[in-house]
Amino acid sequence: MAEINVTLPDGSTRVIPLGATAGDLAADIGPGLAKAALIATVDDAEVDLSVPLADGQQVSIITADSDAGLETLRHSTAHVLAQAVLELYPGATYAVGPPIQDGFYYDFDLPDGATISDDDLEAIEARMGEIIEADQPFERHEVSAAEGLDLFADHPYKREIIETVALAAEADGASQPGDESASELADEVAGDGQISYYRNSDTFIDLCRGPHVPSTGRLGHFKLMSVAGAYWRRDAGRPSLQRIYGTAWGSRKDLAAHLHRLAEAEKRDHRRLARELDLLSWPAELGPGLAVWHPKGALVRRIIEEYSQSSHDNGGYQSVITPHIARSELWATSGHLDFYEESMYPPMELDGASYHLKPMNCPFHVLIYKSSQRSYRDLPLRLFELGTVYRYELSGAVHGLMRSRGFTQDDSHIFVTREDATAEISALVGFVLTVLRAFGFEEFEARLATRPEGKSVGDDAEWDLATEALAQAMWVSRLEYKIDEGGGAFYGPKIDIDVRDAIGRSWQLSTIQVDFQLPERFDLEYVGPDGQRHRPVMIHRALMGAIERFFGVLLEHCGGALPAWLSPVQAAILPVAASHEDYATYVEARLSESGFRVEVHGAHEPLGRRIRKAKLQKLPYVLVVGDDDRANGTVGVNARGSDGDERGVLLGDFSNRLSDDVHTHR
RNA sequence: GCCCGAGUAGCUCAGUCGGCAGAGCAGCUGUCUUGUAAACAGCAGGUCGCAGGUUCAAUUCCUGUCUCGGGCUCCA
Repeated sequence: MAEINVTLPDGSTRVIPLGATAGDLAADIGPGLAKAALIATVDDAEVDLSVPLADGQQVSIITADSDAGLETLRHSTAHVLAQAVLELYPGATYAVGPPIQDGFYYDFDLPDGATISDDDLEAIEARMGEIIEADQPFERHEVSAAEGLDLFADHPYKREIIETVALAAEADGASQPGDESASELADEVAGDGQISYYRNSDTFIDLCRGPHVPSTGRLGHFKLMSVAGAYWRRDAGRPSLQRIYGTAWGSRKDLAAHLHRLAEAEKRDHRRLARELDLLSWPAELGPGLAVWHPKGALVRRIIEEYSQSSHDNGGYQSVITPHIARSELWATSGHLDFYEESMYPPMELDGASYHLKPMNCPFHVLIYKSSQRSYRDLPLRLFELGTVYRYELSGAVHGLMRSRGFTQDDSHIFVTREDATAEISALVGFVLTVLRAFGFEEFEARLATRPEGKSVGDDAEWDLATEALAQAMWVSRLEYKIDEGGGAFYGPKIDIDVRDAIGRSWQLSTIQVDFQLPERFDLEYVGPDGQRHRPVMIHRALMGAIERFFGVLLEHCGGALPAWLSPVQAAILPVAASHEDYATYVEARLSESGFRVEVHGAHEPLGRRIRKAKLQKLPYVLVVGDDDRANGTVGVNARGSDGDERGVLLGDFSNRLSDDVHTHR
C-alpha cells in the first residue's frame, strides 16, 4: 500500500497511508489528540479533518487549546444555533454568523416581524443541545455560484452574499477597496467562483467557507447570552435583524471561568460602584448621560485633576482657560461643521449671530497662538486645559461615565516646527505612559490610525509625513502598535493608546494626533531663524482622554478599592466603646493634621457592624482604638486586603505607613 | 437615531390571570456600650417612570412618551 510523508509542527515526519485524512493522522498520533482534534492546518491553510493529505505537506492538528481551534468551535456552534432557530421558527431566514471574541453571534430575520426575547433563549439552547447530542457530521460541499443561488433560493441574505462575492470575484478577484462589507462577506465563502456550503443534516445546510469541527458532538460548552438588533451589512438604511449572541469554549471549566469573569466584571461596573460608594449618580431628571458628582466622587475627581495639572506644570505646559461656546464661523473655519456637525449640538441664534457649543478645544487654543506673533524661540508652545466639551452622542450610545454628552478632556495642543515634531511626539509618548502608570495601569497597546478616505482634508503627502512621524515616535519609544486603517481624525492621523485593566479588558484612553490642517486653515505662522514666516505643526493630545471616562475606567480597574492617594476616606477610626471616643477624636486630629482624610465612626453600633460597613466602603484602613491603645498611644490596624488585624501599632508608625502609601500611589 | 428588553420604597427585588401594594438592606427613634465583616425592638418610607385610552374599577390591559440596560451605528 502506498504511503506518504507529512511533517508535524515539531519538525518530525510521519509516514501515513496514501489517502489518509488529517483526522486519520490525529488518530495515528494518539487517541487523546483524535478526540480533541477540531481542524487541521495544512501548509498554513485551515482545513477540515476530513481532507486527505498529500506527500510532503506540513500538517498541524488544531484543538480548542489554540485561538484557531476556539474560533472554529465557536463558528460551528453558531451554525448549530442557526439550525435550531430555523427549526423552531418556521419561515425564519439567516444572514451571517461569525465567531467573535469569547463567542459568536448569528443574525436572523424572522417571518412577520416576529422577535426573539431573552426568555426564548432557553428553548433555543435546548434544541441546540439535541443537535449536539445527535452528533451530526459537518459535510463540506462545493458548487458553482449559480447552483448556490439555487440551493439558497428561499434565503435572500445568503443569495446576496453569494452575489456580492461572485461579483467581487469577477472584478479581478478582489473586493472593491473601501467596500468593507464585501470583504467581510468574503469570509463567508470561498471567492473563486465556487461557493462552499456545509450540510449537517437532511434539513440544514449553511453557506460557509469553513472549516468546521468534524461533527456537532465536538461542541457543547456554550451558552446563549443575549438578543440584540443589528443592521444587515452594518447599514442603518437596511433591515434590522435579530442577533443572538453566545459564548462557547472547549471545556466546561473554560465556560465556567468565562461566566465567572463576566460576573466579576458586573461587580466592577462603575455605575454600580458609584452608587454603592456614594460617588455620583445619574438623576433621570437631568437627561441621558448626565451625572452629578457627590462630595466623595468630586473629591476623588479633584485629586485626579490636581495630579494632571501638576504633571503638566512640570512637563513644560502652560495652562489656559477657554469658553464653552463660540460663533459658528469659528467652527466653519476649523472644519468641524464640515466633518463633525452631526456630533455637535445644534446652533443657538443670539443677537443675530449663531453660536455652537464646543465639541473640541482646539480652535480656542489656536486663537491663543494667533494672539501674538510667534518666533521659533517660542516653540514648542504647549497649551494645556482641562477643557469641557459637548458632543451630541446618539441616545443609544450613552453609557454611564464611559460615554456622555458633556465631558472634560485633559487636552493639550502643542505648536511645533516640522523639524521638531517627531522628537516632540516621542517625548509625548513617554509623558503619557508616565501619567497612566501613576494610576496603576501597567499594560499598554497602541494603534496608529491612518487617513479616513472621504472624511478628511489635506493632501496625501502631508498625511504620509504625519503618519510617518507618529510611527517613528513609537519606534523610538519602543511602543508596539497595530495599524488602524482609516481610523484617523478628519485633520490628521493619530496614535491611540489603550490600557489593559486588572481583569484583562482594554480601554482606549490616550490619543496623540498630528495636524497640518488647522495651522493651514487658521493661517498660523512663526518667524524662523532665517527671518522667514513658516507654518507650525499642531499636535492634539489627551492622556486620560475624558476625566469622567478615566474615572470610570479607574474605578472598574480597582473594583472600587481606590488606592490610598485617591481614596476619599483613607482611614475610618472606630472607638471600641463610647468611652474611647475622646481618644478616637485625638487620633483623628493627629491624622488630619498630617493631611490625611479620616473619619470617626462613633460607638452607637456594635464594633463588628461598623467594621463591616467600613469594609464595604472599601477603605484602605480601618483603625480600632480601645483601652490598650489609649494607654499606649497606639491603634489597631485593619488594612484592606489583609486577612487579620495588627494590634498595638504606634500612631506615628501608622501615619508613616499611610504617608508612604500616598507617596507611592499604592 | 435604529433593534430587543426593563422601569414597583434610597438600594436589591417579590407581587398583582384588573379589586385598598410586600420583603431584606439602608434611614429614623429607643434600648444595648461593644476589641476586628451584620445586637434587639419599634417607626417611617411608594398616586407601582410619566401622560392619555379601555373599564364600575388600571400598578396590572392598550397607545404614546421619558429614563435605564444589552446590541447596531458612532466614538473620548
